[in-house]
Amino acid sequence: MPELPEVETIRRGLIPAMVGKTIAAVSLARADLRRPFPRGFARRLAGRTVSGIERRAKYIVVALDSGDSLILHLGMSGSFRIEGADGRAPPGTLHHTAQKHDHAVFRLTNETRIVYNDPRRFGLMDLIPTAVIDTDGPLAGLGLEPLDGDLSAPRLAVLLRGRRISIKAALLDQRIIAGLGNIYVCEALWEAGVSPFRLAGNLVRANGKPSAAIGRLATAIPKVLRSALVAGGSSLRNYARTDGSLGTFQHRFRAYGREGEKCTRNGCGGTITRSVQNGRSTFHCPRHQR
DNA sequence: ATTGAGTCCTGAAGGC
DNA sequence: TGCCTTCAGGACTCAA
Repeated sequence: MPELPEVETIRRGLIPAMVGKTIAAVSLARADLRRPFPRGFARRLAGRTVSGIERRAKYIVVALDSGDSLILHLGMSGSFRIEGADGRAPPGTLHHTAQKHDHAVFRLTNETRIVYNDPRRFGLMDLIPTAVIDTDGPLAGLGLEPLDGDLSAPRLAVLLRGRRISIKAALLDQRIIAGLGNIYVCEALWEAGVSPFRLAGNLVRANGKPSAAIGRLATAIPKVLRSALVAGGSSLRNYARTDGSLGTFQHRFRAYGREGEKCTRNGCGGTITRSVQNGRSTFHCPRHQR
């Protein structure tokens, strides 16, 4: 399931195929994903040249020469595949190699096809004027970007102070920190040695200063994300890079999916447990995560 | 206002 | 083998 490292990996895969290229036509196989495609979606994209591809949290932002930005979210099961540019798939009709759950095809003027596939349809596409993407649309209200270098302990303390939710729920809240999902929250809490059940606000001292636990989290979150990014993300179920290859970080999980296994922290000796928190699986080591 | 529960969706996995 | 149930979870809506 694409979280920040997976989305960033996909963004990097799309750049060489799309930046500087012109969209010839867009074909939709249905009217909606999680939400309807915006009005005039295909018409507003046709003939436009891609000027750049950025990322915000789990969103991919494709800037166009029209002044609009195409906002892409992969949900749980979304993926892109690139066809045609290198001759692997012959150019031709839009759906030449159509697969089940292909919902949108972006055909470029060089006959490359960027195909969006999403079995669960939790994904999202929107078209927003680039000038207002931070205040209108899906990106409005997103919290701290965890790899921008702004994730310091004092900053985290400000964000968590007074919160009566668990630290697990707080780290999953995209309005606080944007880009983490269930996997990397579990991993970051394991790395930091913090129990997912502690109240977020209780990690902040009465004077507003960060506790040692917040300090460790501020270090662990970017560390875990960068490690995953280097590995090309984690491949579980539907995640694949744009070239179809798989990331490998799932082999380095320390907590997620390891219920009943020995904790691999040096000298810990605990056992990873699975519990349900806010309707989601939480994996942690009760021995060293306190 | 803040927080938590329910909802959407399909495919994989497990039970019998 | 095959049918059935359960689970996965990002972001949204709704209610307490």
